[in-house]
Amino acid sequence: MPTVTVADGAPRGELDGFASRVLDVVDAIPAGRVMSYGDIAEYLGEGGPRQVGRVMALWGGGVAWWRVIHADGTPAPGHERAALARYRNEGTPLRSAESPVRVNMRLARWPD
DNA sequence: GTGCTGACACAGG
DNA sequence: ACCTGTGCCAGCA
Repeated sequence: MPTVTVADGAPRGELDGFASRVLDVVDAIPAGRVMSYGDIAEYLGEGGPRQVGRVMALWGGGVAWWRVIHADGTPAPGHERAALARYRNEGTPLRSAESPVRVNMRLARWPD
């Protein structure tokens, strides 16, 4: 069988290697710190910000999704409220607690 | 194969 | 702060 193609679909309940690695990294982010989608892709040395975003959209529910945000510090679309609650809870440095909620990337970005 | 879409990033306006 | 266009990488009709 030429060209593998990961047996069409593939999603089922299992995550492919990339997704698994993305979730691993997210799991390693300490409380009160964050990483941007692009940071994770770069840290992994594979895929891109959009791929990381897709992984989070599909399987991010099982990890600390609120620690993965946009490069400008704004949290994932549709989850700003929940994210803000988490930030207050774990002391994540904020630049703005009002909408648009923004994490202070200079202080919260991880690793560093 | 072709084209649209998306939890992105970045530069402009 | 918001919107637009361009670049980027995959998934899906």
